[in-house]
Amino acid sequence: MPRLQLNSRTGTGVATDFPKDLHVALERYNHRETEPKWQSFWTDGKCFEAKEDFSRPKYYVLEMFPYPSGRIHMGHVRNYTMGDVIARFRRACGYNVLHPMGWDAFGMPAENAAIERGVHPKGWTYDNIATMRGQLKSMGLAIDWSREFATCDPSYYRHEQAMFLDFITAGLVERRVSLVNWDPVDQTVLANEQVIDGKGWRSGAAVEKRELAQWFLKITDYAQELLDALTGLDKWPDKVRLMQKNWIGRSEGLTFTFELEDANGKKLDEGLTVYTTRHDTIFGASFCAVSADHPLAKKLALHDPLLEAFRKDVAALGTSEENIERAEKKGFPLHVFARHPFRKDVKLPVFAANFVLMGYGEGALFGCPAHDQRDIDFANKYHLPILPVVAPRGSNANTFQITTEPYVEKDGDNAVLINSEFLDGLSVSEAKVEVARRFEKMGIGKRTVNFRLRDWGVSRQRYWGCPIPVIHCKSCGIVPVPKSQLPVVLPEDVTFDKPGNPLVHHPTWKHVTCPACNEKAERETDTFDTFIDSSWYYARFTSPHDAEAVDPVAAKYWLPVDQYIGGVEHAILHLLYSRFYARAMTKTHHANADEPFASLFTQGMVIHETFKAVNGEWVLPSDALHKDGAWVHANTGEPLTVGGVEKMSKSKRNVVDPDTIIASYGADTARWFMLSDTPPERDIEWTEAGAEGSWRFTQRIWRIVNEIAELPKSAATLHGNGLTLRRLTHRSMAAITEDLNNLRFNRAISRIYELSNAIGPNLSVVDKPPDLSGALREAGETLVLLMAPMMPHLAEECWKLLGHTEAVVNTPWPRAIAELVAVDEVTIAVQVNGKRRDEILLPKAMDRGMLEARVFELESVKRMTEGKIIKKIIVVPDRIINLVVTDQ
RNA sequence: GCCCUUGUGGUGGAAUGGUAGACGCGACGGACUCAAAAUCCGUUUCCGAGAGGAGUGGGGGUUCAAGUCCCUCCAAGGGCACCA
Repeated sequence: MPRLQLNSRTGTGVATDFPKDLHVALERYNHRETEPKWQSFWTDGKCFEAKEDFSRPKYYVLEMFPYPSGRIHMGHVRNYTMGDVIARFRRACGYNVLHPMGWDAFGMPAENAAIERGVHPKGWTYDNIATMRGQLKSMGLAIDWSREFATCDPSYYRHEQAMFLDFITAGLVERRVSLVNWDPVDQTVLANEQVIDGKGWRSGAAVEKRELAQWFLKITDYAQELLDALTGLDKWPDKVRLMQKNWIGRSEGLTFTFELEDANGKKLDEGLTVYTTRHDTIFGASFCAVSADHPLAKKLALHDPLLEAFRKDVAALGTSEENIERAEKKGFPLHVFARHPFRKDVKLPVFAANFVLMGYGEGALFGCPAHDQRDIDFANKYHLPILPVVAPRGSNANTFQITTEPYVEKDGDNAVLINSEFLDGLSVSEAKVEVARRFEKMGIGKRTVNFRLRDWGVSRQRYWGCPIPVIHCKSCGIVPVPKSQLPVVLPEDVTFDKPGNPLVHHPTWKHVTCPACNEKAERETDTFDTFIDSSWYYARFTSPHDAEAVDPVAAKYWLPVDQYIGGVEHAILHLLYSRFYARAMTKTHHANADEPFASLFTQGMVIHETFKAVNGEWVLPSDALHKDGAWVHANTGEPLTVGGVEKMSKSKRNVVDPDTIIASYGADTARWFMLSDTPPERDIEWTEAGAEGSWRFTQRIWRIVNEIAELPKSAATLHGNGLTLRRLTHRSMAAITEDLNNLRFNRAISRIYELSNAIGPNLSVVDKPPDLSGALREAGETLVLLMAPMMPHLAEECWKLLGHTEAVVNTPWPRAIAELVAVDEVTIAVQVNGKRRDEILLPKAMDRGMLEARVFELESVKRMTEGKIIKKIIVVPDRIINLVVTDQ
């Protein structure tokens, strides 16, 4: 028998051909012939094309659609395999399944490729799509390809533009000036992630802060609703819900206004409004601080060059650099003072400070150093008093002191107010209520809620994105492009030889006439954030060819997505934007499902060993060779060091190419490996040994099915030979159904191993009685159907071999016979004082008295209880009996 | 700094508060073979010859019974990060 050479490490990764003179066809399963054959069968039969059918329950399963970066990677293989198993399983269970695929096709990598390689973003993108589509098809996915689209298709983004216009009408959009990271060399806005050490990632130029008018979607209008609705998303991971909750960041506090006076004690016209969540500590206040961008600081800076210099300093520090530097608290005295609302003699100096954010609350705060880390740092630097006003219950108010570490006990009953006049003795929460009550009565403050969530800035100064459909007119201002003129199509004749957005440099594109006054005007040259594209694609899939963005009938039938699968890296942005978008689409009557994804699953990453050469360069796993217990380079033979097991990434070169794997092992093997052993939410390590193990299992199934196919056909019975096998067969059906319903693929697979392990010994029985043959055939057929969602090609081939004319894809999911799932004998563990001492096989649901009698006959029990007193006997029916004994 | 998650054999991992280690990988032994590969049959938590004992990151607790619940500490991973 020729050996199949399976070594992708040597770089060939190709199976040797099967000699034709041997009868290997029956012995070896040949995925390279079988897989394309069944893929054509499914395609030709339009097996996975979905249609609305109101008489059947629907199931919409969706994996996060890929960015067409070039080639698929193992992370895609894992993601789409999981979705595919669900799609095939639900389909077999009788659901009308929608399982579409598309491309998140706008974005910067296409422009980078254009700049670096001189290719056009469009050509680059569609070429990648063609490659990746082919790769996905080689995986044998049960996808309705008739619904495919790319977000860079004008037929997609025209609806995005129309919807944006509707959003404007509905008051969901705002245009305002905001600060951005500006790269003066590339003349473009940079995302925070693209600013490294204060410099542009590509140009290396010092990044500036620049004020730019931009479009915002008013997601903050929905902050409370998005927060509240998280509770209802009980099929989402708690982790993701918590991340969104923290991101939205609701806080309840108090907004109130200090009276201000100048250095001479003269009251100023305006006051200083601050936001706080610790109004209980008002008697511990020792200063106020405002943001460098606060109107008060701006106004005073007009006559104070030093203050203006300080403001510039703070602005230059930017946002991203601070994290690295752990920027020191810095303040600049404004020489104005805030009058304490309850103590007329106390005057708090007001500073402009670098740690106060203009975007949160009122951009101003009062500092209570004794009970806040940041405030105490600031107070110690500028020699401000530290007045403790909260202390652990029972401590001495006169001697309780704080110097460098704040006391931050917030809630609960173990902290009390001290040194705070009418608040003394109250708990923190009681004091908050009292202070709020007094401020409201005095008319200087009120309870307010603040959110951390900011509005969503969607303008990007980029070419490869959806054009924002507005026109800027000198006399009419901002004029929406009339819907009849949509789509605003991206021009293709652009160049990337100049820095900045090619749309700005384009000779004609932006020059238009104003739709309102017919005078000369200019198009908006900004494009949308690509997160907009991915915020509604799931809805477009329900009616991808409709003349409107979403066909209401289709949307009503298919939405929401029943199962959404993707990486946890999208836990916040994409998933929060989509939730907002769903609401915005409801408001503008484009759809009516407020929550887009009923159930969410976040799968783990694919990780792999890393290899490093002597010169420090990373080495591809396919170039690493295990030789005499050490790793060497396959070509040069030089020794390699094995690094950590990390996420597959191009930079570490620890990638395995799906094409190579599918060519050498087959799609079914790759799919099987991705689902085996590791729970889907955890990171899975790709190993050669594991892949070979999965491959061997495909061969084992093939052998088993071949043998079963040759057995004489006879009925399985409820008695006699093969009953044990039948019980396992039916229990496997029940358990695997449950596992797949709960996405516990690794558990389902272990049960398939168990079933196949049980078939083996029965097959080697010589002169099988007819009822055993019947049980074996049933077990084999069940095995094939149960594994079909994971290994669809092998399943079809086996099913045919077993004599079926209807394909597995059109065969219903097997249903367990209750009588065979039920157990009639149970093994009961016998414990003495909670320790297992023996076990006993008994009929199910045995009477307690009889059970005890049988247990006391056991030698082990006699030995352990001899001369002791039985205090208590605990019986858990059909599971355990525990004898509690003592010496006395 | 704050918040969250996870710690189980050589390894990936099973286990509604009820027999810890299912199933896979690896390893070891055997069968088949001139031999190897493939395949099949065993063994594989640790200590102990055995009876037996110990054991789910460490320590404590609740319970007849704890991998599972509670407290605490340690380690790894993740999220947020001047949010007043």
